[in-house]
Amino acid sequence: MLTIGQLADFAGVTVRTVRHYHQVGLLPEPERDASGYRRYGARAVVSLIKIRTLANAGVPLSRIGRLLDADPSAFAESIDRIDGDLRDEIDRLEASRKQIAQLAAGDSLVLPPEVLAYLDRLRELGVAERLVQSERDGWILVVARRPERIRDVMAAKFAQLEDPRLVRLYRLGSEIAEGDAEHDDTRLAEAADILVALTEQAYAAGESDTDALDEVPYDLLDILAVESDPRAQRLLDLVRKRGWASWTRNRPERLTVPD
Amino acid sequence: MLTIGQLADFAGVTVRTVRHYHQVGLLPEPERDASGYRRYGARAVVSLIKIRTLANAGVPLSRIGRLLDADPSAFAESIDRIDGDLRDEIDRLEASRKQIAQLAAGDSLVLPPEVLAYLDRLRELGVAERLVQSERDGWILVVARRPERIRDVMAAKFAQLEDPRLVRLYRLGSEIAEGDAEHDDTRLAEAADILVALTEQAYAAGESDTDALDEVPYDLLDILAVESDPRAQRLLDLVRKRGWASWTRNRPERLTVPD
DNA sequence: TTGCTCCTCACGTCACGTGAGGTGGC
DNA sequence: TTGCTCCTCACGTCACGTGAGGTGGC
Repeated sequence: MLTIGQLADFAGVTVRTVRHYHQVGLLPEPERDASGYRRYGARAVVSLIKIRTLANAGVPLSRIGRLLDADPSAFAESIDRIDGDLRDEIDRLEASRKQIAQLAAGDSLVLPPEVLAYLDRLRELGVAERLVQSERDGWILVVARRPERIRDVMAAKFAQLEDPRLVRLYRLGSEIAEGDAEHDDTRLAEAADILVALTEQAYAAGESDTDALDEVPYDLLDILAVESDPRAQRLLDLVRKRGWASWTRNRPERLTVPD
Repeated sequence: MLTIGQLADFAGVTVRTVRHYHQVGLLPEPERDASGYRRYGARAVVSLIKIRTLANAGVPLSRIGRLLDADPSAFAESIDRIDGDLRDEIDRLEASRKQIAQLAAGDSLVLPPEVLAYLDRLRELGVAERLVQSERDGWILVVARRPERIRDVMAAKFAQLEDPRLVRLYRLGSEIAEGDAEHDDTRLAEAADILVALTEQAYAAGESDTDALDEVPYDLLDILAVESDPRAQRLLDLVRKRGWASWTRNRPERLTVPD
């Protein structure tokens, strides 16, 4: 006959675990000896090993109880499901390994490849890293809101980069973000001109792809606004003077009474 | 800006999980809007994804907190350890799959191959299944107590099976266990003769391999005793009449005053 | 006699789940 | 107006871990 400690050692569990299985009725309480110690026979060893085999496979104790007194066919069926769950869990952990490797490599994890490619393209065009990071933050919010639209939106964005005026706008933004404040005025004026030109063109073409993004700010101007840069307000003022209201709305809106 | 539900959806977690991370200080509380609702920006999305990536890898939340503001080299080191733990866990689950497959196949799980081979040999010799199961229970206890001695002990046991008297003893045991009670008397008498002969031989040779098994009952007689068969007592009486005391002790013991 | 094992409560832990009761947005 | 989302407590869950205080075996 075995003591509770010997039984536990044999199954590779703690004494507390064996007592817990008694408490929840998974393992029947054995006879006690003269000192009140539990004494276990071969049956308990077999039962405990079975319980641990299933518990190690991730089966909840409540289900193990029902499993142990199921008929053979139901038992075999359950084992099949448990094995399937184990395979799934292994796949999940393999995927997790790839994820943390990406985390270690400093990859985004958050953004789909289309957006990452767009950000890399901006870097190639010489856009300042600070501006790229702000753009990234904007796209994270867009992806969070409309993950299903992101491929179409990015395709349109790549196409827009063919327009040299947009590239110039990004460069101006970079210079404003990085450069000394001395030339801000001329740069802001030129940026405002480009913004108005692009907006008017989009307005005229009746473009509505901004619909997909509703309240999410994702434009250059908004990026500066997100950064709460005071120069964003000055740029906004310049644009308003040219007859346009805001870029944080769904669509560009022409002011009826320019001030 | 995102609501807590949108943030949670994006990371594939529940709203409660996000609130929990606020509670434990893993994710900073964001600003509230006019209605007291939490409003999240891009930073929160990035943080939450990082947290979930690590949590999915099995890292405890308390450790994730420290990890997120560790320096890059310490971070990389931790990632290496986490990946190692993931590999170990995958190996463990693969082993678990094999274990439950054995469970489904009805394999023992408890006994080493040497003992299983011995039990199969008994079946070949025509020993009754009930007796084999009792023998199995006895060996489970032996393995639980002295796993390191089991190979030597089984080798000795296989050698003993070469003695036709022992085989005859097992067969007699089978007949007693299975047969009608009519012939019990002659069978018990023959079994007692064989037991005494084997015991005397072992005693004369000074064999002490029973030392290894101390209090564990593992002999044929004990198996019947374990089954609490009243015929075991009658067999014991017969053996005592022939001058031997008990088999549940460490060694056979010659009675000084046979009654 | 000392140390190790055993005993029974009973509270603690980890990462949330789950109502309870109430308010705000579309 | 209805339903969905949001809010804050606060207790529940799962599988034990961890003392607290005491007794038995070698």
